[in-house]
Amino acid sequence: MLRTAADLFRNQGYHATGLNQVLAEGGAPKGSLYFHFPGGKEQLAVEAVALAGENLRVALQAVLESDPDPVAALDQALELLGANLERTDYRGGCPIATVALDAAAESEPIRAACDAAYSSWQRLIAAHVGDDGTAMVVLAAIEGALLLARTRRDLTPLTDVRNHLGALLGRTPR
Amino acid sequence: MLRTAADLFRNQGYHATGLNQVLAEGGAPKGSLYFHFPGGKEQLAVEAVALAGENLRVALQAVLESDPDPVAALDQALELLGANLERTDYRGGCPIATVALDAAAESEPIRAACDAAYSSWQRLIAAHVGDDGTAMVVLAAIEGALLLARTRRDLTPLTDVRNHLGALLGRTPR
DNA sequence: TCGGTAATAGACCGGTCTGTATAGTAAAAC
DNA sequence: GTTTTACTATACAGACCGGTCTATTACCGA
Repeated sequence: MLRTAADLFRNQGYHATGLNQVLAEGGAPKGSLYFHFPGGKEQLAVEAVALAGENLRVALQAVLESDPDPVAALDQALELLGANLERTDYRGGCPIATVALDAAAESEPIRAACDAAYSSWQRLIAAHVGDDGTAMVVLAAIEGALLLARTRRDLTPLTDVRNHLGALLGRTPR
Repeated sequence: MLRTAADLFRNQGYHATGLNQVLAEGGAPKGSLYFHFPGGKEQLAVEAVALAGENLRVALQAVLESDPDPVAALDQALELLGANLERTDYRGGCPIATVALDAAAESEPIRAACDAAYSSWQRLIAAHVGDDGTAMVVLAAIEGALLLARTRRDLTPLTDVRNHLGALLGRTPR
């Protein structure tokens, strides 16, 4: 159920996703939801965000450790994100951003969960590029590229960021 | 009415904003809305996005033209965006992103409106940095920084991007 | 003064939302 | 074998959703 909720939140956002839809898609009745998540929709979102954030963190870590060169590793991560976006008809972007933008303002627990996910990604990137500020910029560029690619329905924002990773990480360009 | 709708969409997103709320805050009855916007909520969102996009484009253009050095000009733009974010209790980020993420998937007209706004910004930036790809990366970094800053409720993502503008635009760093 | 139009005002509709209450079931505990 | 616990299943409640309808007011040229 958490997995289907995370998927739906990612694709449609918090308010656009009804509990009935989560239940129908997950094949569970309503009573079960409120037994396992007495906090209701808010708790469901918090845990779904945490789950999605951890999943992506693990995947990102695997990619980053697969290549000692952070530029090459991040390039590969962006390629994977792009492939996923394409595969889901440009719906599966960042699993956190959608919820962050339309629920974080009204629910402090949800905001904190999104913040925690982003921070864990940033720390991970920082560990490989060596600098917190640079890691933040890289993360911002990735998040922005996902947003733009999703809106444009094409991958050029992601490839553009890939092409500029070197400059971003302080390599002498070209 | 368009202005209040744009504000609410920006702060809360598409689905979280009820028409009743728009009407109450704008002081108009429901009949008027459907007289001026027979397309209903969707049309309202399209026009609100277009309005907000054009407003920001004009503001951005003014800033970019105020300084011949694109790095300095973009730095100033980011400072303004940050000030605005702070002033609105970290609610007033990108006026397009919120709607783009939770309505673009289900409404093609809304998606197209968001796309148009982003494209107009990108073209504007490209005219000052001289390269489409670089402009896209700058825009992505700004959008991502706004998203992260809003979620974290602090301005470091924006300042981090400001500090890396030089590297992003191909200047030899430091 | 008189139509006629532009726009407002708000009641109202079916549907859906989140959340609750209650009934039922399956398996473990004793 | 009965009781307790853990969980499922469904019906239902109240609020609110976007959208439609009719009535009414403001305005304007003739």
